[in-house]
Amino acid sequence: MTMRRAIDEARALLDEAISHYGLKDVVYDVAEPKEEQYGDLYSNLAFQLSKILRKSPSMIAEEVCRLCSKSIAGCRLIRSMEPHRAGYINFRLNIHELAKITLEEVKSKGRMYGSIDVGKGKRVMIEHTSVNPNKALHIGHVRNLVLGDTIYRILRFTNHNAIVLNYIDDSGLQVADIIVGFRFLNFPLESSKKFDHYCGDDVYVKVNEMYDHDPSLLAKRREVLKAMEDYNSDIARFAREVTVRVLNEQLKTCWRLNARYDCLNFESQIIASKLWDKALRLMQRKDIIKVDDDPASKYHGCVVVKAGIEGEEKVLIRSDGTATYIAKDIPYAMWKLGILEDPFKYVEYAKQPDGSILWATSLDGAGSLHINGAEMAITVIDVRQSRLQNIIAKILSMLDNDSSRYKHLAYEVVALSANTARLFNIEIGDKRFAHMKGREGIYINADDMLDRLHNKAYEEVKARNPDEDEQWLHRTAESIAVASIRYSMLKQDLDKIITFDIEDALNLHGESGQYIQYAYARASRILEKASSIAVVGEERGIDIDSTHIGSEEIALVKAIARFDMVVEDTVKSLNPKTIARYCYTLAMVFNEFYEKVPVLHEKDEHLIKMRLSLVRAFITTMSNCMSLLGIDALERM
RNA sequence: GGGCCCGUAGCUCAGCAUGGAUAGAGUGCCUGCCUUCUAAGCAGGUGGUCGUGGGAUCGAAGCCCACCGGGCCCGCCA
Repeated sequence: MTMRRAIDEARALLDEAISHYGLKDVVYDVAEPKEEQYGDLYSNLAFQLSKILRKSPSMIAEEVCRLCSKSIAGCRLIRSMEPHRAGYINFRLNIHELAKITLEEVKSKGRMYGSIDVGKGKRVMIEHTSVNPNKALHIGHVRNLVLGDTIYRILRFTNHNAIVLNYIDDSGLQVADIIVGFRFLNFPLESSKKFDHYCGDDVYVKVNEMYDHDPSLLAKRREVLKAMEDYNSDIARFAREVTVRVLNEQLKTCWRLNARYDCLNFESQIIASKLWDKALRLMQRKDIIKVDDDPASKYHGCVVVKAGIEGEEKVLIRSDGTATYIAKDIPYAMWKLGILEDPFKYVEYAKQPDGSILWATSLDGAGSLHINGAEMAITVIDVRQSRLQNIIAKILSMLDNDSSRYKHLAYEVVALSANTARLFNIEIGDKRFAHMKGREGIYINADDMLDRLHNKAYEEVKARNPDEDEQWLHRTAESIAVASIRYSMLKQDLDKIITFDIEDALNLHGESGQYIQYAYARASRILEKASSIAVVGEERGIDIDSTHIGSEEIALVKAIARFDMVVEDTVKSLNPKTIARYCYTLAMVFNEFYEKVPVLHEKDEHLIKMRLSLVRAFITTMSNCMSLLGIDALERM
């Protein structure tokens, strides 16, 4: 918050200069420069004004600085400003003041340091994970989960009433595939493997192989799919049993990854609840859909979304009366935004590791709880679904004239690096990556990757902490594994494919989740030892004004001071990369401080106190930031 | 055929929204630094015609256009 205050002061000064020119509403930027030699803040105002005033930026910069020179005295954080001949206006801050108010603010806000009220309590639904319940999560699903869960954490931190949904497509084709395996191809229901792995790695892959050799099996699949539509049929019951077993195993993986949910939405229940009929009637009334009655049309006899949405027609109901995939998503989206009345009852499905209750939709039950009806709905699905998501968003915007309430958070897929692809015997020539393929068994399961990371981390932790007990070692190794995979999924931009390389992923050095954890652990150890060597517990009455503050300390203060601006950027752009990279930078700045600046080995007690309180501020900021990323803060590792 | 996205160091990527000060990380390779708060670290070196060509601009990695290379989407599948 404090860097923001400094920027506000700079802007106030510059605005004053702008009004001297008789101008207003000039768009310009005040930010931290990348190099220290250019001061603590800089502005590009002179460049912006040069277009209007038809003078050179450097002349304007000089003038602006002259115009502001008197007002600087009234500033708390701005100490000086000077023009640079390149045309920039550079500011120097009163570092002691910045340090003082930053440390004070972190201390007083504690766990809420960095939080800003963007949401004003607004209810937002965020759907993520939504893995078909016929297989285990692979690393592609992990990207979805981690993005969604991190967005959730950031929304919650910025005062949104955020609700997390996990959509369970328990009546789709992929589920039908494994039911075919169990019912018609004699796959046993028990296996020594984790059930989701067994269904995905063995049953699903092999059934799909068998389709290739015996196409008549496809008729069995249609039969199963049809039977599953009748909620009370024997096949439907059996399918629910199997999918719930898979789901329960998937949820273990999700919880392992530090995710949590508020509600499971079962597709079979959306269908059975007749929500679709209501959605259909509503769209009819609003003239969004029509029956294609043109015998010459390829969609003759279907209910389609009218042309004009994304420039193409889209079938919602086939000529045989069955609903298409997208048709199931529409009533669900309406439910999210409260456009339709809530037909569901909710039952407690599970108690989650964080202590919260996971609810599930139900068709019967007594509860009066209603989960639907948010001001905004965010759906996390990969970019391949963009076209369909756009159609849904368009339909919804036609219903309530607000096109911004339904957001698709699109992200690119996770693919295998050339080296990793070779482990699956895939030859990719000179390509750089290979796509994963569920039906062919070409993917890396999330649990397997976590186990590998866990084992690697376990060795490292044990080497450093040989006297710790097994339980602690494993708990720590698990936290490191999760941090590692979460950070690797977050650091990349949403529109870039993640080229996943197992070897790289197992490298515990460099820009990574464990680097972040390591910085935190180092800081924690300083505080731990500080309390035992009887220097000080509390640093009261530190006179920062008369204390020397070196460049590493300044860098750390500044990094801490801009946390809330990063939080704001992240929540506005819905791009978790921003906060992830900040967290890494904060860790890096601390590591530099740690290497060069002694805390407990310092002679001057005054400096020890000041540095200890800086370390405390770092710990608080880092802990808040890591919590947004779903990365555990470890006091030792 | 139509639409969306990507192309920056050997490799994996920031920077691009809102153009401006010598283009940054990590990794790899090479060098240093642990009787001192955890070396999962730090410091230094190596390494780049920012895909290509044009345009607007005082100024382009960034904006506009074209092209090249790669990926994805466009089904009465999900």
